[in-house]
Amino acid sequence: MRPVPTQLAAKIYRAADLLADQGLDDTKIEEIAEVTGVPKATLYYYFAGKQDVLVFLFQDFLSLVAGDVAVAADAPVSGAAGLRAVIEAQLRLMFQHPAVCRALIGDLGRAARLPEIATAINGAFYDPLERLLAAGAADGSLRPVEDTIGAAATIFGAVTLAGLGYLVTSPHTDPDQAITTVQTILLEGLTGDHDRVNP
Amino acid sequence: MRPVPTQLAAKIYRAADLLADQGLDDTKIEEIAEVTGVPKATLYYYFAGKQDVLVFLFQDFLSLVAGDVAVAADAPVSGAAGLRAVIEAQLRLMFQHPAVCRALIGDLGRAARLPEIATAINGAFYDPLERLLAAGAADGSLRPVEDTIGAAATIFGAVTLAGLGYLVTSPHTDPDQAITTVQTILLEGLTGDHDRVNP
DNA sequence: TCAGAGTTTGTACTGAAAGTCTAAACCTAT
DNA sequence: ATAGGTTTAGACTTTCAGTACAAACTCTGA
Repeated sequence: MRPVPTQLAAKIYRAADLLADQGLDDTKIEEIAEVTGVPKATLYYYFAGKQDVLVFLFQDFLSLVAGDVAVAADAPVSGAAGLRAVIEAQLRLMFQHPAVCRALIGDLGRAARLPEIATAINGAFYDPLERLLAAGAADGSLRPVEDTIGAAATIFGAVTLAGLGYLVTSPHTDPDQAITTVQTILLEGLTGDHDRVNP
Repeated sequence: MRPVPTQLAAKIYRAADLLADQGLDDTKIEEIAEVTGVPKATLYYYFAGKQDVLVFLFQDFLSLVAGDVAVAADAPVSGAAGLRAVIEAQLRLMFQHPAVCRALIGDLGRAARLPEIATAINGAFYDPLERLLAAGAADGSLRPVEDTIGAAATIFGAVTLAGLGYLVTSPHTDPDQAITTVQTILLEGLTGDHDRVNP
């Protein structure tokens, strides 16, 4: 993949909805050329192939996520507060970039098979989560978990598929409501404070 | 798709590992014919195409899940206990059928785009989860949630991607440990009882 | 202004693989 | 035994990803 000029990048984003709706394999490279306005020959000048177009979109989005998540995770607050902030950051970005995000999750299997993307997902999500779990256990704000990897996967799955659910079934949901739902379940649990409500 | 005879079904399962490792698009129908021992012409006699083979595997697995989950969800216990049982049932089935399950999640995007599969996932997971959340709120064992759909997606995502994580990164994990991790996070939350541990 | 390097694009081509078609062989039950 | 479904080989068509290449265009530095 050659370095992608800004103007071209902007055009490539026009393919995100198409890719999200159809998936990569059901999308012809000619269709991508058509909706983006970038001729096929030009696409092949910059990208190694159809899949490389998707990789570009993913990397772009994941670098955003990595940035926001890192800020949230490394703020000088308790582990629990950091975890809340990470959940919020990820969900807000999902609501801001619904198409790329749907495409990413739609081809999650393929993404996981691409080393560049797998690494980017680890860096953007898993590593910060594991750090936060350790920090929270140390400062007493989070329950200590032995199985950090399993816990990180659980959190990632909860946030990601919840976000996806909102994006595909009710894209106009208030992000704040989504954030509250996921934060409450993951932090306080589903059995949490029912006594207060139902004494 | 014609009704698939038992003996043929058994052979088709031999393709699950291949499909899980490579994804559907990187798997040639000739490869499927080779590993299953079923000639290409026969595959096309029973299935409408490559994708239909995957649909068959998914439907078969999801009907197992639907069965076990329904039993767990409809047992005469509290909503919270039912929720624990559903989480356990899903994770146990995932550990029992790792290949189909990896294939399913690897092509989750495609699966979600196939109406038959989307319906099957709703029936197997979402509907029972929503019933349980309502039951738990009624019997006081679960926190009442307004956003049931969001909550169900959160639970589904947590269980599914946690399970996937175990299957791909450490397939020999003790299922009991995986179950405990996910149940604890979802039911008691990550801030749960740290006071007991860290008074 | 020119030369050269890099970029952009149209068009034609190649090759791989999905899926179709057909006819022959083969069960299996009445 | 024969009719109706099943199984299979193999040849064929079609669709697309990806390649090749040449012409045109843009920009930069001398």
